[in-house]
Amino acid sequence: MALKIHNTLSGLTEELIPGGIKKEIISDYPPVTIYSCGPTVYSYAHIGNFRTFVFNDLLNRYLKFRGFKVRHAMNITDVDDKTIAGAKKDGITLKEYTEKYTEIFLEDIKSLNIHPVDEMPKATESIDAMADILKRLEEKDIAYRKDGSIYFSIAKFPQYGRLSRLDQREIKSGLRYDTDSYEKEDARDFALWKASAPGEPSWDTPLGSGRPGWHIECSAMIRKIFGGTIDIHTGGVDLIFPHHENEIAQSEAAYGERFVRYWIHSEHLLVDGAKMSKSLGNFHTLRDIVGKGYSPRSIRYLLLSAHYKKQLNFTFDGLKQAEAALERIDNFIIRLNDIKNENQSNPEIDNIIMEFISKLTDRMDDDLNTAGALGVFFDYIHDINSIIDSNKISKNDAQKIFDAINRIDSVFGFIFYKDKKEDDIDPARIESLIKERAEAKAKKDFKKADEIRDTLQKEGIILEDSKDGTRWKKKK
RNA sequence: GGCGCCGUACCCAAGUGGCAAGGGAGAGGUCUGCAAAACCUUUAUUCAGCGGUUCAAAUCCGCUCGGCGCCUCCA
Repeated sequence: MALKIHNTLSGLTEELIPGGIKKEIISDYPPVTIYSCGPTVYSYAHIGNFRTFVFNDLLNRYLKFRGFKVRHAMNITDVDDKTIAGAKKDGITLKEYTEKYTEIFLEDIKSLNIHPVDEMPKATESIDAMADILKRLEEKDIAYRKDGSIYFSIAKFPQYGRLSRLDQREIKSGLRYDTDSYEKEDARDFALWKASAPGEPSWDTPLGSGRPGWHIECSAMIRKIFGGTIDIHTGGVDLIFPHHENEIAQSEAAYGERFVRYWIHSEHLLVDGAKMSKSLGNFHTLRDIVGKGYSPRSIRYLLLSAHYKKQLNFTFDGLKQAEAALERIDNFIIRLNDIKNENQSNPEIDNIIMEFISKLTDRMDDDLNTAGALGVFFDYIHDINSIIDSNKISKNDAQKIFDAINRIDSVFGFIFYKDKKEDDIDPARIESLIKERAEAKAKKDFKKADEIRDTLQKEGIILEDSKDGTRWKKKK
């Protein structure tokens, strides 16, 4: 079975063919080139933003799991109206301002166990590549100047609207144009390059001084990093129009070749049934939620527990359910680690593992169905737990099971990932108390035994008795 | 108004033509001094509603009701 992903451009779920030429063996493909729209670093990102970034990470990790080579870039937008306004308000330079929020963003994605991408270009460091696009569009008479700004003439790009399925007439009837629309030849045209304004940062290019329009940086970076057509471009659904539509227009008009093969868009995170957004004020930042005692790990789980193409309504109840699900996984890992039996290897284990990996791959191959894949994983946990209960399992078997889970965690990234601080736990003291309690139990002094257990529980340590003795774990 | 998505148990959520995965919560049981964990059993004759196509539909078609997104900065 081949990996299939839903392509917004065609509206179909298509087999992923990197480079556009079908090969028999995945390792024969050239690296999958991916560009993801990154953050504008003007404040803290909210968990709706992170849904998209966690999805990008999932895509990256799953492609590698399937044997693809990957080249993944994500931009940092470090100049726009909001960053300029923010820097002004704080009385610092644009660079100081955006570096601060870039740092915060990097810390946040790290705490969500998002793997670093290969390239993280900044808009302000890609000006020359933007200038190249501007030059080409001017030469082809597709861009025009008005009061020092440069605009893209949509009338000269007939395919405009294909991605978003909005035909030109409908866009025009939208009636709400930019405030500066009177400067444009056509209200639908968009700014490629904005004239420098007093008190605002600007960059000198052969085409004059100014600053980038919103859309041009992505086109420029993709050209600069990847050269030509890329395989995958990702982003949230709200970027389909106008951002991605405009990227296609300017790139394809400038270079005369296909811009992107597969457009992948992830759905919104909702709060109380409405899109989580800064402007509505109904957002939670990662730090707000962590401050309430929830772990980034459970947020990662929650964000991956629904299919990326479906809206996901965020609630704290949902987050608690995610924590409970993770606890089930953690208990399973603890039981697995506890197996000491050296012999009596179970001949069924290899088959169970193979079937597990194969089923999970099938689900993920079908447009990254993480919810379905989780179902497969929990079935697996259930099956293995039953075998552990019947005691038909050896330490060697446990190791094989462990290895398989390790493989799939290279995709999920929430099974072994621990993000809680190791607080002042003294294992030696706990072990000695467990020993003391065992002696009390042997003398049937259950009062004392329970006291020891209660004391530790108050410290956040849970004791569990089994046939092979007592084990302990931290309370979640 | 145009375009698109969605409506599955108490909550979350897969399944898109062959007769309802999984997680959470709840109930009963096994094990245990008790507890915890785990295991077993259990909770949708039914998939928003109404029609239609079919041997067969949650899955396809039509209509109705309800929710969301995009068309404007936005992940």
